[in-house]
Amino acid sequence: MSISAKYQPKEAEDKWYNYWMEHKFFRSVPDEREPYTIVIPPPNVTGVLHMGHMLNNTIQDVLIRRARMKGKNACWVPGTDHASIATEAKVVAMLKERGIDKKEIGREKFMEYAWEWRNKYGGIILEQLKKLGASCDWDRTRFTMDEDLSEAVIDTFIHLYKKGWIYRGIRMVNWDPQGKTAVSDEEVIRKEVNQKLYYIRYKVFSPDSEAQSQKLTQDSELRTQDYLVIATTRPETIMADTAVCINPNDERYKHLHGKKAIIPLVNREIPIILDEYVDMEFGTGCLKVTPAHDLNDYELGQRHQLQIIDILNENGTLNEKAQVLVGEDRFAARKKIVPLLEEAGALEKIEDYKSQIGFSERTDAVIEPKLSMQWFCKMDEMAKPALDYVLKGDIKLIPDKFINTYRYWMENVKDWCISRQLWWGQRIPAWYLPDGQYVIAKNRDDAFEQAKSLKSQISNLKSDDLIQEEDVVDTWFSSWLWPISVFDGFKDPNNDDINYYYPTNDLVTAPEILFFWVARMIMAGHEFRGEIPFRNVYLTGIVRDKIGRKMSKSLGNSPDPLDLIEKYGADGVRVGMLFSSPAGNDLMFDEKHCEQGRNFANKIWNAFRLLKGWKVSENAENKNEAAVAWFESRLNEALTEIESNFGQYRISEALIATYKLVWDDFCSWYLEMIKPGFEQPIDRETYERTVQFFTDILKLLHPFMPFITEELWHDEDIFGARKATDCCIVARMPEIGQIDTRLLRDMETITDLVTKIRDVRQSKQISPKDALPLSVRVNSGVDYNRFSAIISRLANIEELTFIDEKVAGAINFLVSRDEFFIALEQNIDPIAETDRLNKEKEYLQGFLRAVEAKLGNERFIQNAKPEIVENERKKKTDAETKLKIIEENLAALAS
RNA sequence: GGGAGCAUAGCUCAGCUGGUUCAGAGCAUCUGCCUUACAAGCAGAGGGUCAUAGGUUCGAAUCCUAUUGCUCCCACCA
Repeated sequence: MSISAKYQPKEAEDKWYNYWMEHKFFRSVPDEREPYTIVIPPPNVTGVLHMGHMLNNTIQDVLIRRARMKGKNACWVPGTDHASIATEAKVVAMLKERGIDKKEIGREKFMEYAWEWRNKYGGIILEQLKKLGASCDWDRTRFTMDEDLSEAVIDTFIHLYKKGWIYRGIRMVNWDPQGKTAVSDEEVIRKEVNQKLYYIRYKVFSPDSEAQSQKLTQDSELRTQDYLVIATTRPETIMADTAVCINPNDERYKHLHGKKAIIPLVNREIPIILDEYVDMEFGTGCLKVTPAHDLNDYELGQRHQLQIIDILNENGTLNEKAQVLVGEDRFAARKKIVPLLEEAGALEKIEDYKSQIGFSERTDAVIEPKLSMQWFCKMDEMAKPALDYVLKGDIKLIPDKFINTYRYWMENVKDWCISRQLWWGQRIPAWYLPDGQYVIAKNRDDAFEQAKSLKSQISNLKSDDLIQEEDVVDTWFSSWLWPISVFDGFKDPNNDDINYYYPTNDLVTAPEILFFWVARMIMAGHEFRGEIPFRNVYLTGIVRDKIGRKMSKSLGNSPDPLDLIEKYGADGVRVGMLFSSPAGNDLMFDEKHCEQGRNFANKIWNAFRLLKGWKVSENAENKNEAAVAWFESRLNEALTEIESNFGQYRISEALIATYKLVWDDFCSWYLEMIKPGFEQPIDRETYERTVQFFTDILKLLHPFMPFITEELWHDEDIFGARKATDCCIVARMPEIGQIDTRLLRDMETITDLVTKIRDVRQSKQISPKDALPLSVRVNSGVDYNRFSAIISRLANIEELTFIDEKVAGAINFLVSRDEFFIALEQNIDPIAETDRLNKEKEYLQGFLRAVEAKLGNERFIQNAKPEIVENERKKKTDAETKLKIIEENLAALAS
């Protein structure tokens, strides 16, 4: 019965994933083994799997599977993040489609819909991860809005409030007019945008002369000193101006000192103030000051006690304070105000201009600086220990180039705006009394108790009089607790899980959330458990397309990961993702890599088919001792290399080393060496050793390619019947054994020789089927007898003879320092041969000159390490021997 | 504006403490093969002034300086 010549991933994937689940191989409970823990960076509950997740989770799964196979108690905790803004936006949109308005139905009803939505669509991404082979402990799946995780959020809020690290205040915040909420500085993405710079005239008058001002405003013919020109990118905000500011040192505007200006369209008088903040070089040197809609202007306003006029609604439309264009969106207003200004003769010119604009990370809306009452968390005290952990190396960032960025951020940390004007999330535990005082409490009863003890003016305060804060906390205020909260470390700080699994080992995430999330987890770890949350942070790169663009939905350049899995198999895609993704470097994704991964799976499959087809004979002679001994050493050498790569988190290099071991050394060389002839049996010893090698290879491959390895692991012809729980996923990684370096080196000479003979065949057009005679004059210490069977097999040599004299007229070449001769019936071309030898001679002479120059240099002899000098001497004798041989050959040709 | 990183074969990248195997891998290209595990394969070959210019050193792809060109992060110039 024949089996398919190609590996069919689909059935194997479903079969073995279910099998692993049934036998609870992903399940982890504390025991006496050493734990190895990863908590997943919880993807948005609204999310679908994209290439970034693929990379990130493949790496985590490789680490987890390898740890499991190293005998550790591997625990990978999965889950999702409630993602306030993104989810609320989706639910609002869904309701809108059904004709339901969020405000009308109210908070409670809205939350019902939102939960309904999340129960229905949330967590699709976790199902997708299973297709990839992710070996998460699904029994531990958590959601950042689970009851106990939410409780942890409230408790930590209260804790920090009691410490005085949480406060409430009116500040200029980043307002997202689409999400209608404040967002933190970190959630604002700056992008360069083509804009216009509008130059607008403001009439000027002296406040002491009321009459003159009257006259001016009525005068149609304006002279330049009668007005000033400001430059702005936001003409729609002029109605909110409360001053014009000039630099006191600006000679051009000395005449404006002490005067007032009049805003066009609304004709409101504003003072002209002096402040060195104004850059004389930029624009006109006159700055319109709009304290309500610009952070700098706000600060300037504070300094000069300016009035604040807020002309924008929460959704970014103009309110009645604007007086003109009321109800228009800020961008529409910007366009529409232009003709109005023109009409009023106030528009001088418009120029193209490029500048940085802030966009909301979650909704991509243009951020509006807005004054509002928000809750803040003080960061400076928490930042210090969090910085120290990284600087001292208690927590390692991989690659470590991120330490600088981390340090910079931690040293310049600003207070964290933690309130969000949303409903989907943990509601801030602040309770307001009718007089505006508030208390922070876990529930209404506690709040009421506290409220009663306040020196409140309110008599007969009833519990129902308390009104809870409408805002929820920032999503990151729950995810910063993730490594602790998934193990119930808040409710029950001494439970077995948290004591066993915490601190976790590795965190695998993207550099862009180093501050959002990683830094804050470190702070939370220190603050709430006095300990780091993880030891290593592996930072992945961004997945880009072939031409270097970031993969994104809007560009449509991102393949659907599930399609890729369908096409190349999960193992193939995993290998494809890891082929070129060193830590911290962006990954230029090319589907070709997945194809290569698929081909690799197929190669393994076919090596297995070869083994499976062999008949073992007890009588067959074992001619493969050298090959077996060599591969054993080679395997151990590769194991060492792979071990070291993993130790340094060079995961793609570990994969490449494994790939080469399997494809080149095992398949191309080893199997070809020992492969019996057609219909010939193989001896038992070679067979058994080979099966052992194959077993070790399956283990080595398993973290990268879990499905195919598990599939082959269970083949009864090769491995016999296995117990239900005897699976590759829980097999022990092979231990590193002895390496015979001499043998490895000799075999390299042998493979060189074989390649050389094959090259001769190719260039002389000799069929591989024709056996050739080979003679050797040995000058090195290589024991060719030991390898003669291998040489014969791989290069199709009929006989290897050892000689002391040259063979005249034969093709000859050097491998190492040994001379080989192939006597052919066809004669060699003496001219071409002389030519070839002369070229080689020239090269060797040059080489020898360089080596001799080095050895003749006393400072080299003195300064270089002895083994380097020794090596140079060896190079010299080698080259001399070769030269001598070549000269002999040339002489022979000439005669 | 400040900081970090990168520049090696046509493409994607290794090259770790300066010195064997130092100029390497995969893909792509070319040549020959459907050879009883595999054409998703086998065998072989070609391909590079290590961005540029200096410097340190007995010795530099590797260390230093400058230049050029990209990339990323941070920053409130309207």
